[in-house]
Amino acid sequence: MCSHDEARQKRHKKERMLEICILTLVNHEMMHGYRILELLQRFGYQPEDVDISTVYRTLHRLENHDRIISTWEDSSLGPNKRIYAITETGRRMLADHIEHMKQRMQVMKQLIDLNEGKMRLDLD
Amino acid sequence: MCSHDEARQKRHKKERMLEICILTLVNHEMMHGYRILELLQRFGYQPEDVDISTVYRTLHRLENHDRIISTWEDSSLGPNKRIYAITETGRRMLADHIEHMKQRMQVMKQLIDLNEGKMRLDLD
DNA sequence: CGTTACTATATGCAATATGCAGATAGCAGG
DNA sequence: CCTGCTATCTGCATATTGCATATAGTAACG
Repeated sequence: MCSHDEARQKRHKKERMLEICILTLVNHEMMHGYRILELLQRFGYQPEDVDISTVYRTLHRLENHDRIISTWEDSSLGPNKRIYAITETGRRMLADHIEHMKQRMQVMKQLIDLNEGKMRLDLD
Repeated sequence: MCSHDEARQKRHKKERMLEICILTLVNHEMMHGYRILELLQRFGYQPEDVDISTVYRTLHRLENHDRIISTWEDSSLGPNKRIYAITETGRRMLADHIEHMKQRMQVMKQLIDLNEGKMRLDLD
């Protein structure tokens, strides 16, 4: 538990774009995995970029960490759906991710400028 | 080989911030792994964020894919150093990464704006 | 009724990535 | 001799991911 969560803290720092996109969607409104997969295209995830299994497993992981919760929705047409909603913890995590993403963008801008010669790198 | 490289292509799309930082540094001037580790702090990587083994293994991977090449430098004081230099392939890869990073920044900006209420998400 | 297709969720397996710990080794200072 | 810093590398356990596959409901076609 403890070491598990500590590890999570570290990894939290490393990108986690898919989690951020999923949390953003679920924060906007409750929805199920298959719909999330479709909507991920809004964030540049083409079907060949993410496997559906990755989406489902990310959802399970987020639920295990209480970032989201699910309920089953009986469907009269087609199979039933597991509907996800964001939790208070999830909202906080999302906010953290967004803050961290801003810092990452600073670094990315720095890297772009360096590589385009708009900035110098002095090593001392 | 083939499936290996195809897989690489996919993963290429997924962040690879550490590779970009390392290639940027090695593109600037030849240097060894331990120095790279220190200089990574310029890109926000604090010592607790990256393990030295990850740096060395990333360097090995990059060399296996001909993005960089290494030579041993005899050191009169302290242990010898493996000095890395970027290759033409590596420079092209770096340029690709930078281009892709620009696109990712667009998405990140979109996510930030969405989460700060500066933008709406209409799902249809 | 059998087949195909689309929606929807889930798992097994293999490959890859990563942190942690430790091995090896040179050099310097006490 | 021991400690500490520099420098590179490997073993192990765990995490993540893509691919393939299983399961299952509905609908359309012949």
